[in-house]
Amino acid sequence: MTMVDGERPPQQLAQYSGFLLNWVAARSRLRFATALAEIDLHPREFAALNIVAAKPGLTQHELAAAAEIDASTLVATLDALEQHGLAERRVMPQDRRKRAIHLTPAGEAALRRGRALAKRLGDELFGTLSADERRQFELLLRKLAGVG
Amino acid sequence: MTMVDGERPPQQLAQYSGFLLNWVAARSRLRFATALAEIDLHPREFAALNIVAAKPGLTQHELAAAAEIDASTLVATLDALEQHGLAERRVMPQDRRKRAIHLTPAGEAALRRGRALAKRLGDELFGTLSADERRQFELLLRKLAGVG
DNA sequence: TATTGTTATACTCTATAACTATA
DNA sequence: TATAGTTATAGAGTATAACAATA
Repeated sequence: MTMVDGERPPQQLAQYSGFLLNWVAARSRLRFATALAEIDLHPREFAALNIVAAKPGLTQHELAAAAEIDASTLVATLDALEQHGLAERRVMPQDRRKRAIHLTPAGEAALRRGRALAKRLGDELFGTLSADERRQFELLLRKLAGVG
Repeated sequence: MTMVDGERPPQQLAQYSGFLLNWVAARSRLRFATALAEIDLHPREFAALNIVAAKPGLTQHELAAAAEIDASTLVATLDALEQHGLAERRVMPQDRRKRAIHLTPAGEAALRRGRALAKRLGDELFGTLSADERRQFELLLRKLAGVG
């Protein structure tokens, strides 16, 4: 039994908005991870692909900071991406301690597949809301996150 | 560096509503856990207190099911609650394998403190929203969770 | 000396399976 | 045999600290 297997949140805890927020988030995270696994991608790898695509040539420290994870945590993620031929570490000639991270064409294709999946899962997540309600929810979510 | 230390979510990932949902949820969870720790309570303990208060005398299996956690996971939570004098296991005479879980007066007091904290943290979480927006967000959250 | 990336390690969380005591 | 609770254990996830290479 996993914590997010339930179809409905525990009744006595659902009164807490913070709990409900975490319950809905955990369920959506699990579903997304499950869907990503079908295309051999881990959520961390998908996150890294997104950031590297936006800023090719980042160093590992810069990538870790952009992803808000520890640099040591990033190592295994990049190992996996390289093993699957989705990204490359390139030693920088001007400072041979640093490695610039780039996507391969296969990495860009994987990113596109992941994005299509994210769109599909987003539609599923918000399936019970009207288009208006979804826009409203996403707007408020951005306010809560201090974004845009 | 923790995953949720950032003041703002990673820019390249904030476009995904699912990511944003998880980011906001993780931040609120961390803050709540930190606040609860100041009154010597763990989020799992607070969850158990809530359910037992609503349904005194539940068996451990029933409590685990109500909390949507595994029965084995519950053991340590109840151990901690008992050690702090907040809850009791009472062997049931009609079936000595079962233990009925009850709160102590101290447990009810701890629950009240936790609830006050949850209210305060909820107000902080939604501090950037108007009262109307907060109601709207909570309504949509319940729709997403399939509640009420 | 300081920094980059890496490795080793430890800690938290939680599930699975084996165990015990009762039924 | 089956069930309630417990214990042992294993896996995922992620941070901290020590390390090697380079500056």
